[in-house]
Amino acid sequence: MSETLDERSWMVLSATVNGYIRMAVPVGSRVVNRLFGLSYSPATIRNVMADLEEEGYLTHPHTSAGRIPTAKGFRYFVDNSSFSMQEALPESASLSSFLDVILDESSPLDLLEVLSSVMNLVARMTNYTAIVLEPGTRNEERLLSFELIPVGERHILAILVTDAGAVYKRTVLLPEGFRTKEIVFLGDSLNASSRNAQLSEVREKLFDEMELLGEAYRETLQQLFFHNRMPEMKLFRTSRFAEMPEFSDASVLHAVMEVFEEKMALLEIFEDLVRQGGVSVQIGSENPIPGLKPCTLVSVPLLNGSIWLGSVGLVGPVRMQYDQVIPVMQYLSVRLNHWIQNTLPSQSPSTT
Amino acid sequence: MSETLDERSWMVLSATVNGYIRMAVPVGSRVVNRLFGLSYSPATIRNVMADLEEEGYLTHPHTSAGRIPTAKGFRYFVDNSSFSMQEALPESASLSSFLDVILDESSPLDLLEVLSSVMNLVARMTNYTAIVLEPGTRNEERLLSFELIPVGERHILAILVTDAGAVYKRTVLLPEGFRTKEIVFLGDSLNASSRNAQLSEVREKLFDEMELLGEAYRETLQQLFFHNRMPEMKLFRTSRFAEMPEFSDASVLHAVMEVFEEKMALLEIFEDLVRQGGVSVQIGSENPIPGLKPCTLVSVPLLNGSIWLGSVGLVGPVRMQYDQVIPVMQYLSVRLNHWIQNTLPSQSPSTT
DNA sequence: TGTTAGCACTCAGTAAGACCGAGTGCTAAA
DNA sequence: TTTAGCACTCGGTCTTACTGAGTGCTAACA
Repeated sequence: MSETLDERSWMVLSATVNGYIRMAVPVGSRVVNRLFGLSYSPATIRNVMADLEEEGYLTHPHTSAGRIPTAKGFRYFVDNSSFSMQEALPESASLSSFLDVILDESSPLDLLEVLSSVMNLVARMTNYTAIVLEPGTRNEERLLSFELIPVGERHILAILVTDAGAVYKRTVLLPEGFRTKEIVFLGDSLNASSRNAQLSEVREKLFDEMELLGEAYRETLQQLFFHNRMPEMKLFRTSRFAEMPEFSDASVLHAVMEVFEEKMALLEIFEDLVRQGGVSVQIGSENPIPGLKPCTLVSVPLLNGSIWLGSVGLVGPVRMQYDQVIPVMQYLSVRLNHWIQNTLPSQSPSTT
Repeated sequence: MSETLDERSWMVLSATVNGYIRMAVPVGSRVVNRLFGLSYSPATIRNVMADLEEEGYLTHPHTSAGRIPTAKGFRYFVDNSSFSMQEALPESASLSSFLDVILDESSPLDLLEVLSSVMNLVARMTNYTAIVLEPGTRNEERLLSFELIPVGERHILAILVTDAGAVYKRTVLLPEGFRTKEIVFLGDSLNASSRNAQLSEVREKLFDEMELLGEAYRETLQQLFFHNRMPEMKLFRTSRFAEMPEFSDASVLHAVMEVFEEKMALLEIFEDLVRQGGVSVQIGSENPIPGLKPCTLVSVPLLNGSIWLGSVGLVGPVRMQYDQVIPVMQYLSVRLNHWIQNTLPSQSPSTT
């Protein structure tokens, strides 16, 4: 999709990127020559760098400064490096054994909790901000259980469990003159008749049956059954974020924090990235949120067949430790998706 | 408990505090004289300020700077001001009507969600960081419902509801050779026999009955029933926090963010403040967490009788808009506690 | 022809000095 | 007891000079 760099240019580019990632300051020709042991003199490297700049892989903050990789430079670097788990984080062994334990003893029905504890660990290992996302209600979910529990004289607690592991919980105040028992009876019959049906089916059925009931019953049953789960997004931030030089400017940090507060925009990004599958890397302004321009987002969707169950992601500066982050996320993608598919009953074969 | 200031000193102190809250820079004698229309000349005010400094209410960053209130100064100011809701936030009307709606249509069983949406609003209104806290499992909670739901062939989903509104959810993988039906039967009988009993009672009972069962059953039942809910703390942060001049120093901001990440310390503070009841204000180093020294924490416990159901709090700089925050928190304390006590069945009369 | 040494040039960052002005403490007068 | 006046202090800012990392270009070299 893009031109290929010759060997020497690639060496210089990757040394520049690595140097910039490590030191967070523009990288000069001498540093590339000495620290990375390239067998070319600084002058040669300068020539190569000038070419790379012309082709858009590097920039120049000002005349007498070293080079900084552009988004295009980072992109080329990420696409053409081969990262391996071995060389990744030293803590990767502990991540692996952590997954061994938690994936063995948990069910994907507790997906949100499992992902939360995993990504909490990942956030602490990498010092970037980890994200766990669980999408809202989807009509493909199947009803596992619908229980109505009377609370005191006037309240009913509705608990609805679906095979996506979602537990919906809502308390409803009964109108005057209602008996909790009657409502509970209706709930029990729904539970018995609709178990394992898709939510959309249950709703249709409920609509049909409700024709027969009075107005007030209808409304109460609706309140009890039709509550959508909002998408849930959890952030695991570390205070190291503020330490990074790209965020030393308060207004930049501010913009990023604003993005984390307004979760909607992030949600949309994750939704878009589901299609791609596997590990997606959005570098700098490759993502559509302006405030997230100085950041890179690495994300992994979790799927059961074609059903999107959730996503995990990691947000760091563009100058991110790709050699650590990408193997870790690849590893997570494999382990988590494997776990989901082997533990959850597959939902796709509706032909059975 | 402390000496009382004479009228003039009080005027000067409160003008200084107000000025510092508003402008975030040391306040000089002329500002106090002009902006607050005190009928004393700057020279007089300087004398008063020197006295106040000697008594520990004000400080001096350096010779040629104005005065800054000390924690003692803020404390005196807070204790001796009378704040009223009328003069508080202009948005207070919207808070009030928001509470009207949400408290009417929700039950305290959904406490965490209700508090979350309320404090989310408060955080946005005040631009400080709001905290919602729900403590972990307590033995006084009573069992409302215990359901075991088979999921696929090998998993059981346990759902345990208590009258504190807590929904415990856990999935357990059955050992080889178990039939889900048998376990479900045990769960049903427990549900029928223990409804409305305190968790501690149920546990004892379960221990007794389990004597009769085999080892493997015992372990599985334990996993299903004995899961404690961890305390849950939610933060509603706003990006304005980073804009405040006291946090322009990155290391200070960093320390505060670290406190927000390590929620344990905050939890302990809230636990301690339950006893006091009503609105607690901890100014600066009055709270025991070092990183929170530049902050003030305002908190309100929520009680049903003597049972602690949760707390809400607000963290801002010591230079906080007390005249807005305190009335709002007082109002929240009254409305929320009133709602809880009128809607939840009281738990105290165990004499019945 | 590709590579390298040398050199003049550029420019951010820092340090030193001068200056400004807000604010104080003290003294003496009202 | 209050206030006006005045000398003094000292952080912040602006100016200037300097330093040094790094560049681009040219010419020599292999």
